[in-house]
Amino acid sequence: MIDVAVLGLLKEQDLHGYELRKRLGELPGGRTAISFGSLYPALNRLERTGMVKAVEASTRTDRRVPSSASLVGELAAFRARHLPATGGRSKKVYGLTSSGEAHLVELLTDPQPSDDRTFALKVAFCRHLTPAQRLELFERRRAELLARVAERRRGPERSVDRYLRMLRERDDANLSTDLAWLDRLIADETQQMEKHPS
Amino acid sequence: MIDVAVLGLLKEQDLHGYELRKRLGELPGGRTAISFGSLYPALNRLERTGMVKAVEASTRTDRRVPSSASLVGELAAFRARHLPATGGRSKKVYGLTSSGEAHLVELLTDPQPSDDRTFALKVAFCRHLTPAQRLELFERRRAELLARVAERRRGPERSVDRYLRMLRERDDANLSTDLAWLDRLIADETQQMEKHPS
DNA sequence: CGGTCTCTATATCGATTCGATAGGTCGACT
DNA sequence: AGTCGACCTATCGAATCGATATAGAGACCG
Repeated sequence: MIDVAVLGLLKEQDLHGYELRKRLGELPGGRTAISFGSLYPALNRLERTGMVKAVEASTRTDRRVPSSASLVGELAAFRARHLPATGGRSKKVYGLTSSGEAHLVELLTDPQPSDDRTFALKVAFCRHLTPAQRLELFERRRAELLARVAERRRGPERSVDRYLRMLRERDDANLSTDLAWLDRLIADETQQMEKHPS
Repeated sequence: MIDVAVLGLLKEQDLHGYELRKRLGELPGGRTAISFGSLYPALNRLERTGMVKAVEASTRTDRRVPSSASLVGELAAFRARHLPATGGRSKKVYGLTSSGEAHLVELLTDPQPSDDRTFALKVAFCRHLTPAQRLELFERRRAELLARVAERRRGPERSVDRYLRMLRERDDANLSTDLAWLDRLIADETQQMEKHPS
C-alpha cells in the first residue's frame, strides 16, 4: 500500500508531491518508486479521509543538510532557504495529522501478511514502533517465509526443464538470504531489548 | 505482463482459465500467481486480438502424466480422461493461434528492460527461444543489474537509521546472489553453444 | 436422507496502480 | 534566441487486484 510510504515520509517532515516521490525512489527496499498517477490520487484520498492536510507553503520547506549533494542541488537548496516560493508551479505541501499518525502505526502493526514491497516499506519506517512491535513484525515475516519454504518442499516435482530448475534454485537462494537477514534483525532487536528493558 | 504467462502456458497445451491460473501459481519465480480478475479480462483481450482462440472442449483436455499426484488429483485426471464435460461449470478451453505463437517470441525477445516478475516469466519459457536469443536475454538482464549496483554506489549516504542500513544490506545481498546466478546461466548457455555449434 | 464442505469453474465490480502524457515555471547551456 | 532539463501538479486509459456472485459435482458426516 502506498499509504504506508506517504504517511511514513510525512511523519518526519512536511513535503509536497514531487519531493515525496523522489524520496520514495531513494529509499532502499528495491523498486520502491511509484508513479505520479498513483501518488496524487492517493494524496487526495488521504486528505479526504483526514490523514493528511495541506499546510501553508512554508518558507524553509527543505531542512535537509546538503552534505555532499551536487552543485545544482546545493544551489537549489540555497535558493529554497533564501528565496521562498521560487521555482516551478506553486507547491502544495502536505503534513501529517494526528489521525494520520495513528493510522501509520495501525498499518505498520497490521498482522495480515504483507507482500515483499510492503514489508520493505514497513521496515523502512519501523523506527516509529516500539521494540516489541518491531519484533512481532519481524517474527511474522519469518513465519511467512518459513511457510513458503515448506510449501515449496511439498511439491518439488523435479522439473524436466533446465530453466525451471534454475528458477527454483534462485528462489531457494533468495529465500535463504532473506531468512538469514531476518534472523540477524531479530537477534539484534532481542539484544537491544535485553540491554534496555522497559 | 500477463500475456507472457498465458501464451507461454498455452504454447505447450490447450487449457481453460482455472487450470491456467493453477499452473501459473505452481511455476517458480516467486509470487507468479495472478487473480481471476486479471486472467479472464486478459483472455478476452487475447481472444479479441487473435492471439488465442477457444477450442472445442475436447475429450482428453488433460495430458499430464499423473506421476506422483494426490489421490484426488488422480481421480480427477481419470474422470477427465473418461467422462468428458463433468465437474464444475462448462469449460472454455483456449488454444494458441499461430499469431499468438509469434507474439510470444516477440514478448520473450523484447529488448526493453523487464521488471523482476516479468524476467522470471521470460526465463520460465525461454526454452522456446534459440540459444543465441537466450544469451541475449540473460546478458541484458545482467547489464541491468550491474546498472542498479552502480546507481546504488553513487548514493551511499550512510543512513543514520539502523533499519534503512539493514534494508540496503539486504538489497546488496540479493543483488549479488542474482548476479552470480545469472553468471551461471550465461556460462552454461555459452558452453552449450560451443558443444553444439549451429 | 439432508446438510454442508471443498474443489472445480467462469465472470464481474470497484478500487488501486501504472505508464504516458499534458500542462506550466524557471535557470542553464549553446 | 532557442531549447534543454529540473521542477511541479495533474489526469486519462488500461492493467491488475481482491472480493464476491454463481453454480455443478463429489465427499464427509450424522
